[in-house]
Amino acid sequence: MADILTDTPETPDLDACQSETDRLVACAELLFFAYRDFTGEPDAVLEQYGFGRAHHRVLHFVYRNPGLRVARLLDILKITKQSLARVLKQLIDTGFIIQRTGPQDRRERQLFTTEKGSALAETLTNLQVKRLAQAFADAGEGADKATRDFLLAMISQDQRQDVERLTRCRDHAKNHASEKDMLDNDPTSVSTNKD
Amino acid sequence: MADILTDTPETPDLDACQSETDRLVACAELLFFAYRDFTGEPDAVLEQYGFGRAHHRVLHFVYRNPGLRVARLLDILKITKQSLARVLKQLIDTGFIIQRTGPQDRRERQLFTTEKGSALAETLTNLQVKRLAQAFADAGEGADKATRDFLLAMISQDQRQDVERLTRCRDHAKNHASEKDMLDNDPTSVSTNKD
DNA sequence: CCAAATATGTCAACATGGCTGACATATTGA
DNA sequence: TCAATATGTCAGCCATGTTGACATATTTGG
Repeated sequence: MADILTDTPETPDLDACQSETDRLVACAELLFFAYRDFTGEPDAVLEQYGFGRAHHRVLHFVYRNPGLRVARLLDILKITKQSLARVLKQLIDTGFIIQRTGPQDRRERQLFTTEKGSALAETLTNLQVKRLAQAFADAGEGADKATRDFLLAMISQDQRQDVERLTRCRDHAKNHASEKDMLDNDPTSVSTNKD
Repeated sequence: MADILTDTPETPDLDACQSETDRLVACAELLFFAYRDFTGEPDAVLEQYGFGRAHHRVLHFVYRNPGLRVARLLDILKITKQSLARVLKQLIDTGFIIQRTGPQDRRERQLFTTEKGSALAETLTNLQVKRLAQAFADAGEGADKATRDFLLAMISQDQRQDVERLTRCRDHAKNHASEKDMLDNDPTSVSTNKD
């Protein structure tokens, strides 16, 4: 093992008991624990709505990207149509997300969060943003920039650009479907659901 | 929303198009994508053995903490006994992990990776360590320290110390059950399985 | 020494959220 | 008008989390 990164002879004082590889293994473990706690609080809230983490992802990306199409959502989440359909249907049936026929191409379904959906999305995001802000504060000066660079670099090369585009400069604020929008484009005319 | 962290008026040039909250939301998303790719390569290898990510976790922590007891493993993974039993049994039945009766307390089962188990654990760890090393290289000077601090800070306060103890200064190297060990303490005398 | 506590194993049953493959519908565009 | 496209839907499988109950071996304390 340890042949990808031979232990540096000049092991620094900090973490003197660990080799370079050991530090990276520790990082892998930290990532596991950190991610678990990162998702823990939202999961607890979602449970009260009968939702799971999959619902969170859908709700989040729709909220942050109003008008998102189903095909794009599949591409972002990299799950199958069936996996998405299950949770998306629940979010639509319970009034957290609405869909409208695409104004140009009527085959398309544009997804939007309702007021209720936006509120939940923000509640969940707040939990994670607070935790991130606190963690960066604890980690000290410059940790946020370094961490963002690190996280981006952890993403497979062929998707980095796509993710970067997705995560930057979006029209995120207060974008839930309003009453007047619903008049313009009745979502019931689109739905194939009978209930 | 955005009331937890009001947007700083002095938004720096870097990422000038994003508010502070937006940058944190971007971090949340990056964490999702990064974690997915972080687990992607090991998952693909595990599939060839008929294993999943749950097996990886068990194998990993047993490999890195030879002699680990079941109760401790439950505490680390924070899953139920049944969830662990399912994957652990498979790992034992297929010869990746063995268990021995505790030398002091014979109720205990100490877990060890076999040579085969150690090899797989290292293969999987190598994939993740390589990715981490490359990401830190890409992210530039000091990213590793900052990221480790960040990840630790992301872990819930009440578990941080425990995790820190777990991830530092372990007797990790080449610790698989050897032939002579098996003579000292026959694992078959412990098993309640008939097959 | 026996009884309670402990460590582990095991069972049935259930939920979530991945997956496949097939097929239906509406709509667009050549 | 017909092929391609975007979406919806169905049946069923798998992995991995959950609960609660119960069995067994072993240790330990009164």
